[in-house]
Amino acid sequence: MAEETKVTIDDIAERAKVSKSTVSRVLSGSAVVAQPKRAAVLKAIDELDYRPNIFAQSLASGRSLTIGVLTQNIGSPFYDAILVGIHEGLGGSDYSPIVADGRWHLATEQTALQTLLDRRVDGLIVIGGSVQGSKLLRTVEQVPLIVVARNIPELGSHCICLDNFEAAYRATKHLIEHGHREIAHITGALSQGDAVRRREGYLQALSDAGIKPDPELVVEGNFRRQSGALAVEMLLTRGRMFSAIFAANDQMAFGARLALFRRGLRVPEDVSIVGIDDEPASAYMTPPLTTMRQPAIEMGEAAAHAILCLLNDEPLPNLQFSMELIARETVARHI
Amino acid sequence: MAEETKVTIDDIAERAKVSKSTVSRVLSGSAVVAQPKRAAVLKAIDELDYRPNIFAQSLASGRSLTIGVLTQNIGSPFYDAILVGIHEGLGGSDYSPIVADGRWHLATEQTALQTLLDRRVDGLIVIGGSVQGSKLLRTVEQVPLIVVARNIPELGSHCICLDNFEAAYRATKHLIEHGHREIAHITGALSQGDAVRRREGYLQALSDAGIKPDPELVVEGNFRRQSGALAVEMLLTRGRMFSAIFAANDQMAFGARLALFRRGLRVPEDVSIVGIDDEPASAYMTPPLTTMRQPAIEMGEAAAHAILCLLNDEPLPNLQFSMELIARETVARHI
DNA sequence: CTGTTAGCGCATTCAT
DNA sequence: ATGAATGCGCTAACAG
Repeated sequence: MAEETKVTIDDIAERAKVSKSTVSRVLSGSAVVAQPKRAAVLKAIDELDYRPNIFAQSLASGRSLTIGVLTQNIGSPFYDAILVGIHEGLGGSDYSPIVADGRWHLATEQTALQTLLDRRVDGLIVIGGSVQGSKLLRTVEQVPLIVVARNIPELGSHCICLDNFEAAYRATKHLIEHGHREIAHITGALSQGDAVRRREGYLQALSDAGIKPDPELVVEGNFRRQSGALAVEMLLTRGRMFSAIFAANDQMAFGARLALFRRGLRVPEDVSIVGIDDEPASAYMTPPLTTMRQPAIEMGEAAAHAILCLLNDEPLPNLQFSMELIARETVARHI
Repeated sequence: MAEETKVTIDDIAERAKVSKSTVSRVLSGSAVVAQPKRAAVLKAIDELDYRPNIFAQSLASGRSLTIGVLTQNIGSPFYDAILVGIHEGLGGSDYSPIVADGRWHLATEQTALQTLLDRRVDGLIVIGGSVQGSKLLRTVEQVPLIVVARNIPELGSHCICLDNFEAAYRATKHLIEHGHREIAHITGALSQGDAVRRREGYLQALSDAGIKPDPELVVEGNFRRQSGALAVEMLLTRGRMFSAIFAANDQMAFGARLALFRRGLRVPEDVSIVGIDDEPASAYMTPPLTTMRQPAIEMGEAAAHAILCLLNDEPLPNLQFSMELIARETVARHI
C-alpha cells in the first residue's frame, strides 16, 4: 500500500554535509545558521522532498502543534460558524485544529475531551458544552484553555462569549427605537443561563423605555427552529397584540418567520422580527429579519488567536471584545 | 503552565512488576498475557491514571490512528453533514478525524492536503474538491483514500457519490407520478458534471413519460440558495406555465420556495417542489417541500467505514450503495 | 555558529 | 508467555 520514501533528517544532513542538528535548526529557526550551510540544507530538503516526521518532532519537543477543539454538534449552524472562525484564526500558524464532538451528551463530551487530551493537544478550545466547570478547571492546569460561547465564572478571563444581557437589551431597544411598543419575546431554554440573561436584557430594555412588560408576550422556546414556530402559534392563540418579536436566537427567529408566513402575516409590514447570532440561513429569510452581526465566526477567530497568545506566553487580548462586537449596529439584511 | 505527571510505560511496568514489553502487550492486545500479570498491569494503569503517549506510539509503530479529512467549506450544510457522518462512522474506532478545509480554493486545498499528509494520517477522506485526479492518484499510493461526493473515474472503486442521473430521474419521476406535466428544472452550475448529469436525469424522466422537454422551463443556477430564488423570478418572467419545480439541490429549492412565497404562490397548492440532498434547513420549510433522503450523512458514514476497511485490509463494502439510498422513496417532510 | 551526545516513550524483534 | 535489546526520527542541551 505504502511506497513511502522515508527521507529522514539524516539524509538531509548527509546530503548537505552538515549535522542533523544544523538541519533541525534551519527547520525550526531555533538558532542562527550560517548562510551557505543554510542554503545547502534548504536545497537538500527541496531536492529530496523532505518532510519532517511530526511524531518524532512531537515526541522530542513535547509539543504536538495541535489544538483540540471540543464542539457540541457538528452540523449545527452556530457551532459550525465558530469552527469556521477557529480554522481561519489558526490558518497561517503551524497549529492544526483537531475537533471532537460532544453531540450534546455529557458522557460523549467527556470522552471527546479525554480523546483530545490523550492526543496531547497543545491547546484546547471548548465550545459551549456542559462539562462541569470544576473538570475544566482541572484541565486548564494541563493545557492552555479557551472557552467559547459559554461563560464559566471560575474561568472568567478565558471565556469568550456574548454579553447576553447587552445583546438582548440592544436588540430590544432597536425595536423600540423603531416605534414598537408591543414586543413579544421568544426565549431560549430557560434552564440555560444564556436564555435567562437574554430575557433579562429584553425586560430591562422595556423598562428603561417605560414600557410595562407583559408576561403574555413572552414564550419559552428552546433555541431550535421549531420552537420559534410553535411560539408564534402560541402568541397568536393568546390573542394579545404585538407588532414585533425579539427571538433569543436566529434559529427561532427563522421558525417564527415561517409560522408568520403560514398565518399570512407579512414581515415586517405586520410584524418585525429581530434575532441574535446572524445565522446565515435565517439572515437569508429577509430583508425584514434583522439580526445582530455575526458573532459566531468572530468568536471562533478570537478563540484561536487567544490560544495562540497563550501558547506564546503573550498576554491575552481583550476577550471582552464581545462588548464591542455587540456594539455594532443591528442591521437589516438584504439578499 | 503544565503540571503533567508524565506517567510512562516504565512506571506501569515497575509498579506491576513486569517488563515494559508486557505492558505494551496488554495495551495493544498484540499478544496473549497471563491473566495475573494482565490484571496487575491494568490495576497499575488505573491507579496511576496512565495515558500512553500517542507520539511515541506513532513513532514506534508508524501509525497515527488519525484519519485526514479534506473538506471544502466548513460551515456549508452539505459538507458538514458529510462530516457528521464521518465522525459517526469513526466513533468507536481508535481513529480520530483531523479535518482540513480547502475553502474552495485550489491552492488552499493543496496546502490542506499536504498538511494532512505531513501529519502522517493513516487514511484520507477527500470530500468533493477540485484537486486533479492525477494528484490524488499519486496520493492514493501513499495512503488509503476514499473520495466522497465526487466521482473520479481513475479512482472509481474508491468514490462514494450519488448517482446523479438516477437521483434526478427519480425526483422528476416522482413529480410526474403525482400528475405533473409541466415541470421546471433549476440546474446546478453546468460547469460541474454533477449538475449536467442531474439535468440529464430530468430530461430522461420527461422523455420516458412521453413529455416533451421545454427549454423554457430549464434555468441554470449555481447550487446556492440565491440562484434558486433568481431562477423562480426568471421562470415567472418567462411566463411559461409550470406546476412543479425540480431543483438540482435543496439549497436552491429553498431559495425557490422563498421566491414563490414572495410572489404569493403557495406550495404545494400552486407549485410543488422537489430538491435533492435533504438539507435540514430546506427540509424544514415544509410540508410541501419534498427532498431525497439525507444522503450526505450516510455518505460520510460510508466513507468512514470504507476507510476502516482499507486499514484492516478488509474488502471494501459496496460503495455502490448510493443506488439503494436513492431507491428510498422521496418523502414529504413534516415539522 | 556547529557537531556530538542523549534521550523523548513506546513497539518490536529476538531470545528464553 | 515474557524480558532484554534495539531503534523509530527528531530536539535539546552541551561542548567546542
